[in-house]
Amino acid sequence: MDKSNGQPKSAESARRGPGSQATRAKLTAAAAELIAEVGWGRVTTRAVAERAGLPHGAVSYHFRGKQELLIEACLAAFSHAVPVEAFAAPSGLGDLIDMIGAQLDQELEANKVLTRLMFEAMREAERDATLRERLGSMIAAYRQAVIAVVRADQQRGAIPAAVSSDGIATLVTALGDGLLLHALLDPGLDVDDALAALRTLLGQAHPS
Amino acid sequence: MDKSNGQPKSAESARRGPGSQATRAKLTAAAAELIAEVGWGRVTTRAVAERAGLPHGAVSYHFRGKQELLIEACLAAFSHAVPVEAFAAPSGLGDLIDMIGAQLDQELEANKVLTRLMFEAMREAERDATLRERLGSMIAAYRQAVIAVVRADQQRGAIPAAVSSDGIATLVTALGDGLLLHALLDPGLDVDDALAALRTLLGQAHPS
Amino acid sequence: MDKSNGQPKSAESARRGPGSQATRAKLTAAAAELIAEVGWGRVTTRAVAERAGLPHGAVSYHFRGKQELLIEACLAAFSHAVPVEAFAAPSGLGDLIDMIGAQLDQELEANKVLTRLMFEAMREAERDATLRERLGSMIAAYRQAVIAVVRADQQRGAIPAAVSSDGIATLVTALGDGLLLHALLDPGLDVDDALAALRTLLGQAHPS
Amino acid sequence: MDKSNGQPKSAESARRGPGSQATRAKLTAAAAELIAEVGWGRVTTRAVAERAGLPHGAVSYHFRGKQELLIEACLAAFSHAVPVEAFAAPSGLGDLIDMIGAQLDQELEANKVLTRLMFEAMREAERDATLRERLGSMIAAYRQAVIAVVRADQQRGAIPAAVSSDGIATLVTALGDGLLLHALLDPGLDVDDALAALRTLLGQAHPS
DNA sequence: TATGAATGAGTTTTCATTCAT
DNA sequence: GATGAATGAAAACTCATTCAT
Repeated sequence: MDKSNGQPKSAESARRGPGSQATRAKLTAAAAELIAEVGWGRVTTRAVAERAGLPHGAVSYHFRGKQELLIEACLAAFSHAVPVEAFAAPSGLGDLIDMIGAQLDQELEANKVLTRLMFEAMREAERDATLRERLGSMIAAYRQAVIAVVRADQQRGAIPAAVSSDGIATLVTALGDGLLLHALLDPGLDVDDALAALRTLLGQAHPS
Repeated sequence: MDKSNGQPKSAESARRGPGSQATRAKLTAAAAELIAEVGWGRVTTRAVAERAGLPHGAVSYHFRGKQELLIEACLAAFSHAVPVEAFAAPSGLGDLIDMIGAQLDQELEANKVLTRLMFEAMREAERDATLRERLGSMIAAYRQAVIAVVRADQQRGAIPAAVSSDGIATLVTALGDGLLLHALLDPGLDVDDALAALRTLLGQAHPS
Repeated sequence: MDKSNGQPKSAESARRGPGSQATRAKLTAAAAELIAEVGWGRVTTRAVAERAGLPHGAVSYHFRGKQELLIEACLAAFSHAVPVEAFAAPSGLGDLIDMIGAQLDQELEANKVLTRLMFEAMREAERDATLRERLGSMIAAYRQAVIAVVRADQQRGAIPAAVSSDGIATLVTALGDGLLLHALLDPGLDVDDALAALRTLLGQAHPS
Repeated sequence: MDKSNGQPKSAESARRGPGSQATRAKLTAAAAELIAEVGWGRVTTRAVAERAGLPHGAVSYHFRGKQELLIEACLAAFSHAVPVEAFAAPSGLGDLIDMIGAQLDQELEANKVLTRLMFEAMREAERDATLRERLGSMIAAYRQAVIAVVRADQQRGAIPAAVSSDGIATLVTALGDGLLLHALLDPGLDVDDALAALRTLLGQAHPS
């Protein structure tokens, strides 16, 4: 119903109070970690409460049910991790590709968690309309930002203007997630090589 | 306690009499459908047996457990759907991209099932070492085939030789799965546009 | 996968609220009865819950699993039935032998239950390390008490001092369980006759 | 019904043929091992067949059911291991006690198996009338033999005549099994010490 | 005669949710 | 407001026995 923004509670499950927000945040943070670790379907409400250091009853008290908790957990994690401003800024597609490369840096534990979380959320979104809608608009916003970047580059002549800007945006966006996926399955995958090839194809290659 | 529950399925899964093979095939086929429909974690052995038109006990009789059944189901489905000859043949990267486009054609129900199945399998492979290994070698074989195609095209001058063939192969492979993913989440996504852009880039790029 | 199934029972079994303790006690009491009646391996969690007048889920909620429930049931039954004071008191080996005789009195239903329970526990202890350890220390404590009694009797001259006190203690302890075993199998066995013979051998015979 | 002797099959389950006896023997031998290893209730027909190197169907083909197989397995094992002649011979109670000591020698794997098997059989006999009867007569025969030995020793003056011969026989028989039991649970138990004490008591006791 | 695939009843375990305190 | 004990539905798994071949 009125699932308007960030961490709102649906009408009935809304529990307001001084520590309420903090408790919810602890629970969603714990839930996000667990989704990444064990997978959506293997998260239990009890494990979430335990990791959050809260009593088990807190879960049902603050959320309508497990599914709501997990969805909120994903969205909260994404909105923390991918501040919209980041998208506004990149000065060119080259920067964006660098960002993708940085995100794929498996050395950073935080990246791995977020990557897995996104993956789980996408999979679940196929079957949960609420999540699909919410996640879909996040992705659409992202692609719009990419399209803008591509067009700016095309006007600057940095990218061949003859290619569809929407096509490139879709390509880059999908490629990012595809590489993410393959890198998770095969940690030895040479992601940088693929990104370098992409830069070259786009005419972004730095003449060495 | 010994995990072998006394049922046949000796060492790993085992080859048994002819009737047995048919029963196993019915079960894996039913399981593959269900994984695609409801998601790995929500498949129940009972539902699989029911769809296969077999008694519930058949599952445990023929497989060591649910996980083995689902893994076998995925791998069997993939090996049926992606006959090795397909990889041997493509006459060029252009053909391969066409194949990806065809695979993503959401109109075909069979494609949708296989696509979702692949997604589920990749997701599960992150947490199941057996599946990861088995799926990993399938993907590696696929990428090797792509690399060969890319090199052939480069020798023919159809693709700029200056770009890393491995990089392009990784890029194309990952892009395929990335588009698959995004197309599942947003059925309205213009996949062809992205593939067209890729073709153009591959044909246009001028190594400086 | 983690064996802790998300239910309370933190570390080993845990102390919980007052209501919880009462529920656990009902379950262990019911389980002890059933072990004695049908044998360790034929006790089902469902039957335990039913006899305790509790829902089936209560078992898994309060115990990590069936084995833990049965072990706790045995140990609880023994510690109720064999209050430590009893060991502290016997004024001589004669008293102890009388106690064994009383314990073997098959007329008393309570004795029969406890006797069978002990038998089942010993049998299971051979294969369950946890139970073996716990039961082992109970038995060891018992034998220590018997040794003390034997030594006191030897100092009083009631028992020949030339015989190893440890040997007599082992003999008496083992004999108790051996008679128990044989009496269960053959209710007509003349246990008192054997105990009388033992008393005579020990020089404890009451001049009739 | 007509369970007359050694390895007979009950009327219906009797399967006669050249290799039939050999097959039955393989199955009972395998079953006896497994009972000793995992306990009566945890033996599965399939495990028995596997260990015997026979097809699973052989079990139901040669025996009326699992229970019959296990009972036959016990009785066959005992009659092989405890040839009646052994009882006929001992020249005195001292010899018998030596035999008990030898049986308790945990170093011998065969002893351990037989000991555990006897223990399991006794436990099961409490609840299975057929086994109780068959095992009971074996034990009774054993005690009769012991009584004879005791009386002979008493006539020779080797044992005080004032003590009930039946009592001593019961005592020695039960003690043997009790020590067996305790030794299984606590392999460090000094059995010889106890047997030495018994010997001393039997030689020392002064009938008043 | 012998086999092993098939069956299905029965068991343990998991866990989200409810609700009394 | 908070808590955590309680519940029961649902799931996976076990395995003796049956029976077609």
